[in-house]
Amino acid sequence: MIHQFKKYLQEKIEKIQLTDEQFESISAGLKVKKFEKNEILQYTGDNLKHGFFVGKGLLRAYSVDAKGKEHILQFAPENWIISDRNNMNNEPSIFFIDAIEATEAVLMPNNFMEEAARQVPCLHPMQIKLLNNSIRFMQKRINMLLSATAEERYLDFIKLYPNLTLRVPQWMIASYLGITPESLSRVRKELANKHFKA
Amino acid sequence: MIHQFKKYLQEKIEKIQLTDEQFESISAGLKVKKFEKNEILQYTGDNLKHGFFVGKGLLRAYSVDAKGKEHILQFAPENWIISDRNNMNNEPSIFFIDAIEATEAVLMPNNFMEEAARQVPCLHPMQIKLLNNSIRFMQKRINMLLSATAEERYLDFIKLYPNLTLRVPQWMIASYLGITPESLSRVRKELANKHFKA
DNA sequence: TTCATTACTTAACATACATCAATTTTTCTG
DNA sequence: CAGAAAAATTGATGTATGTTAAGTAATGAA
Repeated sequence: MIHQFKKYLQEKIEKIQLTDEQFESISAGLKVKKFEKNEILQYTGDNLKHGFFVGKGLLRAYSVDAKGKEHILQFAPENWIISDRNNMNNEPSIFFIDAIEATEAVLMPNNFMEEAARQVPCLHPMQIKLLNNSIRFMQKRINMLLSATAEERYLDFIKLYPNLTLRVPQWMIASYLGITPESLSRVRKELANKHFKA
Repeated sequence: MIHQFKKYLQEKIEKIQLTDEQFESISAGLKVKKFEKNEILQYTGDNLKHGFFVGKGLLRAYSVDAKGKEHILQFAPENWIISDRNNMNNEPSIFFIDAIEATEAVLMPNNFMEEAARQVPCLHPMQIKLLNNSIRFMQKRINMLLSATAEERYLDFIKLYPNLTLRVPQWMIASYLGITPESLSRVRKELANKHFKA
């Protein structure tokens, strides 16, 4: 599991090679933890001292609005990192994290990246890259929410997370897309019809 | 203008003091540039080598969808940074940047933060903080787009950018909110009525 | 296996917002 | 300043998606 995490980091820094010694030194205190299905890993208002690198399983981050409605911000299957940037500044978190499937994750202390970059300076660009990626990911999502129809959103979701379509309950997908489960059901039916006719 | 930028950075690192020498060393090559109203600073597909710290004026970032419709991603008035994270990875940018008002901005080379942190290690947390801030900003926006009505979005906009309401044309605000100019006009009318009755 | 719960589907109806089109107001240009 | 262009408003109408409610299918616990 820690080895999987090493591979993940290695990919992110691309051409630079991370030696075993270097990785050992930065990964020394890392802990791996298991979570049951439906277990909540973080509550709104918590101030967790770590994020999660998902090795196996599936996590989700979601917020609950004033009307008690859930809004899913992100899914994190294998080899994704999920972490609440609010915690980094010692502000209370603004979302929940829970396990959609039984999950095994590496706990990444909030200062992990900074510490790692301090010890192994070549990791610095990687840290920036990770943050840039999540910014670009969100930018794309905002674009979609600004313009796309329910059907377009769903097609986009399938493309983005091809193997999640079966692992995530439909009502959660609907929530992620910003539509109701009923609407998603209709969209799926229409898509099926189109395929059938074609 | 460079001094204003210094103040901005100083605020972000909070308690740590940035000495004049330190600042001089990191700001050595920085350039300030003026842009006319409506001037386009970045086209989709460009690979700019810098972002912008706005000292005076007002910039916006927007994308254009397949149907030729603009979608505004961000406004950047005084003391905001606007930059395309795509450029950082040498990938073509995905949005336009233009000047809503005549603007003066510091050009921030893409590697500015990394270089600065290399020279003055105490800037490292600041760099992370800036990125975290923009992630949280976008998270909030996604939340809003997932759940809020046209009226709620507009009220939220007013709260977020109180002094932009008059500086930005309404159709741009509408675009930012993901609604049509006509809808925004009606929302405003209703809000005015509510106030009048109250 | 059976019962209870939760998820998904379907249909009828409601509504917020989009679209289209005409008018007024504001801004720009010579 | 006059005329043109762009922005904002207003009204009539359309439509995608939400809401409510009922029924069916899948899942989980005893």
